[in-house]
This record gives sequence, C-alpha cells and structure tokens, in this order.
Amino acid sequence: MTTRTATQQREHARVAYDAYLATCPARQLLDRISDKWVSLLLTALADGPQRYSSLSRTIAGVSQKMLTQTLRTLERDGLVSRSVTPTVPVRVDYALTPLGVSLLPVMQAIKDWAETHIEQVTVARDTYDKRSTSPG
Amino acid sequence: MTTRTATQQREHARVAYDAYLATCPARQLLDRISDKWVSLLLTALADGPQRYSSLSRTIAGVSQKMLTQTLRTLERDGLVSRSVTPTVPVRVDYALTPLGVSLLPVMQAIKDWAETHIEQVTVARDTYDKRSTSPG
DNA sequence: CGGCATCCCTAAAGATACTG
DNA sequence: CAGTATCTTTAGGGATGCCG
Repeated sequence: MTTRTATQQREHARVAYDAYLATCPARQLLDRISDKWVSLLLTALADGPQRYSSLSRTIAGVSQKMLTQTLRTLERDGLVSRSVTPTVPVRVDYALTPLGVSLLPVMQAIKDWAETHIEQVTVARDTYDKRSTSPG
Repeated sequence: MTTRTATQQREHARVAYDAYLATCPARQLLDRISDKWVSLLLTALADGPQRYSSLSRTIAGVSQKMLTQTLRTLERDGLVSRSVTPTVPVRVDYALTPLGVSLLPVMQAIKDWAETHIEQVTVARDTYDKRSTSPG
C-alpha cells in the first residue's frame, strides 16, 4: 500500500470516493468547501500569511463568529495553519498549508469566474424575469 | 462600449467587481455558486442533457424541492436551459448553456479535489482531534 | 488582539401530500 | 413524469458580553 505512486493513489481515490453518493465522505467535504467564506478565506491567504484582524478587514462583511468558525474548520481539515506569537497583545497568523495550496487554484477560479461573469448573469436574469412577466 | 474585445471586457470586469466587497453583485454570485447542489448538478450535466428524473437519481439524496429550486435558479442565471417535450407524460430535459459550460471546469475541479483529497483531510482531522484531546 | 460563550432569530432545507 | 404547496425542522449566522 505504501508503494503506490501518486498517480496510483489518485486513481484509487477516484474509484473509492464518489461525491454523488449522499453518504460518501467526499460528499461531506464537497459540501464543506462549497462555502463562500471558504473561497474568500483561501484566496485571501494566497499571497502569504495574514493576521486575524487583517483577514476580517479583507473579507468585508464577515462576522467574527463566522471568521473564527471557518478558520477553525479549515485548520482542522488541514487546509490552514495557525501560529501564535505570545506577545502582549497576542499575535495570530494564518497561512495556507500545502493541502490548502492545492485547493487554492480552484478557489481562485471560482472567485474569478464570479467576478468576470456577473454581468452575463445579470443580463440572463433580466431576460428570464421579462419572459415570466410578459408571456408574449 | 460595443467595440470592446473579449479581453478588454474581462479586464473591465476584473476591475469593476470585487467579491471581497459584501455589497458587490459578484459576491452574491460567488455565494450562489458556492453550493454543493450547484456543483453536483452542473457536473451531472457535463456529458449532455439529462431528464429531471435522471438527475434526481444521479445526485443521491437530493430532495425534489432542492433539485427543482436549484434548477430554477440556474436557469434564471443562464447556466442551464430547460426544454419541455409535450408528450404524455411530459418530458423535461436540462442542459448546460454556454455560460454553464464556462463554469463546468471549475465545478468539476472542486468535485475532483474533494474526491481525491478526502483521505488527507481525514488524516488531518484525526491529528487535530488527537492534539486537542491529549495536550502532549 | 484574538478570541470563546451565549442568546436569538431567520432562512434554508427536509418530509409529506397533492396535481397537470 | 415533473413538478407545486405546505408544514416542520435544522442550521447558518448576527449581536452581545466576557476573557487571557
């Protein structure tokens, strides 16, 4: 088992886990990373470690509760590391782990897609709503 | 305005919209596509149009309510098209629009990442929980 | 500064029943 | 088959207050 190559391991995972199955652990993970705070947090950490207060400023509108909660979850899942500098007052830095870095391109792609396609979506919504209102 | 190239338009969008801002439309769109049903639905339509019943079978555990609701939203946002064949009983097919196709690679990447990295995440969780329990 | 604990409330999601 | 309507439950998330 320990002699599997990275490619073999990837193949193994592809066969063993299926996010379409409700009870599959991969489904739960998909659910967890399909979260706006996750994508915003990971992309915010793209350029290097950030302090808690810096993150809360970057990600406008995030409550302290959601920020802490999301950071804890990401830390537990091994995507983000937390390092405390015991000064007074205390300084806490968050950074991406290698696992977090592996997810980063995808998260950036989502954020990018949203920013570059919102105008098309807005047009589509107007068209859809107009169709529904006047059934001409 | 109408003479802008696709590249120029992309540049424009990148500058104009910022998902980090809570009130930005791109943030709402990011929130909307950061949804497990959206990723599962779009990837399910990757290989071509599918009927409603087929989708509900593919995506195990989805309720009619969530399936219909998500499909409606995606249709309104211009990511999915809905075509009705007025037979008895009626037949409804869903397919990706060009806009939906543009998002597909990202959604597939998320689903893939979840399936190929769940084992690493599980290990990370065990490590984290063990650390918390026995403070070595 | 960087949290955690608690209360509270709304919106999202599941279950169930019914329909063109 | 492909939904809609209604009800109930759950979980997301904001506000506040306290602490090392």
